[in-house]
Amino acid sequence: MRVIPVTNPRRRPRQARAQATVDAIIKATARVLVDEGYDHASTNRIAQAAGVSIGSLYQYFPSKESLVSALVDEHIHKMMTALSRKLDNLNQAALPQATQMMVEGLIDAYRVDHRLYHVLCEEVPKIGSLTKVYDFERQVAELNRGYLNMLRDQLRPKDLDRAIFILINAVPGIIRAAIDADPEGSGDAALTREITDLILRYLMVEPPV
Amino acid sequence: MRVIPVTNPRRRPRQARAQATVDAIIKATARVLVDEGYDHASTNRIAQAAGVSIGSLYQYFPSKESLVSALVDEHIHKMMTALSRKLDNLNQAALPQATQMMVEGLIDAYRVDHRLYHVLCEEVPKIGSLTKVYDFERQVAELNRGYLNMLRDQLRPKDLDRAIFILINAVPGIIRAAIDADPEGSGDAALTREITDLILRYLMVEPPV
Amino acid sequence: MRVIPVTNPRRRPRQARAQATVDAIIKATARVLVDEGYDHASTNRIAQAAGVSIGSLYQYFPSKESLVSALVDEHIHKMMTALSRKLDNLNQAALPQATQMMVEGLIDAYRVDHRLYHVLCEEVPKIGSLTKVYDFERQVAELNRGYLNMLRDQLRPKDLDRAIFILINAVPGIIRAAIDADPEGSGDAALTREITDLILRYLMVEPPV
Amino acid sequence: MRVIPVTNPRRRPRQARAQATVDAIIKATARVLVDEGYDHASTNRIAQAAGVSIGSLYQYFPSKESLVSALVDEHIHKMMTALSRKLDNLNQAALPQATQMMVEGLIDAYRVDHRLYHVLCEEVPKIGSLTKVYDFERQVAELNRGYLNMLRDQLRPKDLDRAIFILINAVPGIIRAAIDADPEGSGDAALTREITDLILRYLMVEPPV
DNA sequence: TATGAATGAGAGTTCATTCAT
DNA sequence: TATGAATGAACTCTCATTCAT
Repeated sequence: MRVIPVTNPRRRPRQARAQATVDAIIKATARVLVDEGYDHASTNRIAQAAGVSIGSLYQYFPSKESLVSALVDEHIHKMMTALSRKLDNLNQAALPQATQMMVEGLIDAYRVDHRLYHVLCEEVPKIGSLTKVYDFERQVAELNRGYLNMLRDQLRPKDLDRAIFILINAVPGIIRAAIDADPEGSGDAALTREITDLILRYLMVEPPV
Repeated sequence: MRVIPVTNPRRRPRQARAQATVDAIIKATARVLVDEGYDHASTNRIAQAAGVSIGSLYQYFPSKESLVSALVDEHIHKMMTALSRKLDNLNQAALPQATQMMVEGLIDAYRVDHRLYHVLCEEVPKIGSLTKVYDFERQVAELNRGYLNMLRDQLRPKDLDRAIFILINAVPGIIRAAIDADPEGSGDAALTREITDLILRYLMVEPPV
Repeated sequence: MRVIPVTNPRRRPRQARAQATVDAIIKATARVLVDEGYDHASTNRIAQAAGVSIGSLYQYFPSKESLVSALVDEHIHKMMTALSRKLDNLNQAALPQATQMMVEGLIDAYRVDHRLYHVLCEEVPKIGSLTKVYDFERQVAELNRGYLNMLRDQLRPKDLDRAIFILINAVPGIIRAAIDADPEGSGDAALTREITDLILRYLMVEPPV
Repeated sequence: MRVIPVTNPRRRPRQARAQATVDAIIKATARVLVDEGYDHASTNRIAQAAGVSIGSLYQYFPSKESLVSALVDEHIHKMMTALSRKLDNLNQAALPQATQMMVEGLIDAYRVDHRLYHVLCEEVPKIGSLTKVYDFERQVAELNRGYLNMLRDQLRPKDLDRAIFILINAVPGIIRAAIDADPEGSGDAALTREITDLILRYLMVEPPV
């Protein structure tokens, strides 16, 4: 599974102290975003929350956009990691099992710091480099294309790309709404079953009961 | 079909001229939002585009939020109207036909000034009263609940609320992505078929071929 | 004599109050520049000195450069006015008299708020539109070209353009240094004589004693 | 010919390596000034261009002003050197020859890295120690005073100081403008002739034809 | 009622300089 | 001695909002 680069900082920190600063800044960005919302997340506020001077922030991030962009990168990276953990032996699994693994993985992924993800999706204007909040879905689509292509003869839909398009745009909305409605995740098992059902009934001629 | 109130303006315009001013301001807001993006849509810029003084703008809208909020109301109203046009005799239709009508209606709805809707969803921070950009989906859910409740015995899913939750959060993502990818709508027939398939296979024990 | 436009403000003030604000801002700019130097002349400091909010400043001047640029325009305009006052009947005068009139006019011109002009020349970086601090000399060159062209046959130098180039670049340095050395102007008569001598001996085959 | 001291660095470099560092920094300052302009010439940028850490820069120059000041010193020193090369046997030369030597020497001097000199004159605010950009002219004035004093009886102007004042403030403006207009120097011979003419006609009762 | 001049808090960002390593 | 991470005051500029006319 491909994994995306973490940041494009203005200057690559050479000392451990510098790396700690960069980390502190990104963590503070996440914290401020979640606790106070995007409109209160001024660069000065973030620097303060990071316990760092505003100058240091701009030493590592040439603009506010680049800072949030780095945070997005990091978050997507974490989401991919969470997803991956559920995808061991994906290629060896049959469609029903593979689908369930994928759904569980996606739920795990969207649960990673979901309050941050919510702010990233709902409050941060998707402009410029920040459009890449949706890169996770793009990567997941590729992942699925690879797997489903192997099984294409078993699939009911003849147009694989269209099927993937349908599913990749259907599932995230469900999961994100479910997480918002049930932050603790007590209903995740049922949720998994339901989404798996939706997918298999769409993909297979004779879905399992 | 219930339809939400349009705005909560500071003064309820009594004269036609005042109503014209309000309209001009809201239209200008939409125009500026689409043409220049939310971050360039200052209230002064909007007033200018509306051919109205900034003072007049604030006479009718006590804050920028209330202005955008009114625009959202109006847009959702238009979406509901577009949807309704496809729902004649909904209650008399069987599930497959009703589903297709609903999907066609939804596509029409999301196609209403979709560039504006895109900005509203992607750039405007969903804070305060602006969270209601999603009211359209809520209203559609209610609409479906009413219809599906009549047919509950024919439906495969035993938990109707859950089924509605799944679908109402699955379908908009598909349609919006499809519109972004195909603004002219040449693929709408196929899109309708595919989404209808997805829904019916999920809802029915024996979906039509 | 041509006279240059005064400013290129962002928005043309329609009310007397607005014009008063613009005037106050430009005057304050001059004041701060002279009293505190260019490096202390922040836009906030200038707004404060003008008794105006920083927002008002930017309502009329889209950038700091445009503000200083407007001040430069105004100053050059005043210099041209001062010069013009000494140039009545220039075209009817013989070369010696005309030269003396011109030198006197130039001294008057460079004496107009010469402390401001000093700051404009010595402290303000001549970048972008601010290179036009030297427009005064350009305009004076044109003025002289017109007059000297009439007399070209009487002149010793055969290349008129070159002669003007020499003089227009020689005289301002002398006058500006003289004003710096003698701000009160007690030596202006002698200065006039000396510069006139320099010019006439350069221009004429047989200069007057 | 007197020549002014080069810098007043915080520590007098004892080792060759240190001197090399100082040189690298000053050269980098010149380079950045010319290539990117004074307003982009931050100390960090200069240190980077010099291949030296910002800490090292401040080890040798206690402030940005002292750094630019050192550069000015060096530049004026080079100008004086260039001038001197044309002044061999100055004291043995008659006025016309001496004048021509001087003019040629001045043109050479102002041609020394004239793009740097331009930036130094036009963009660097002449504040504090940086007013000494004009020290070159002061030194040249002294030089001329010495020579002309020997010939004072032959000179037309009775007030020698005044004559020197006139010329020393007239000539640099001409030469600098000429260099800006003709960076390659193809017209330098004519320029020399013209300025020499201007000077001799001013200084002598019967200038040579 | 309509205008638009005026406000000013606060935004993002820079850069000369310091100091721990 | 050399490094470069860190500092933070100060900068230019924006924009939602107010209010005198």
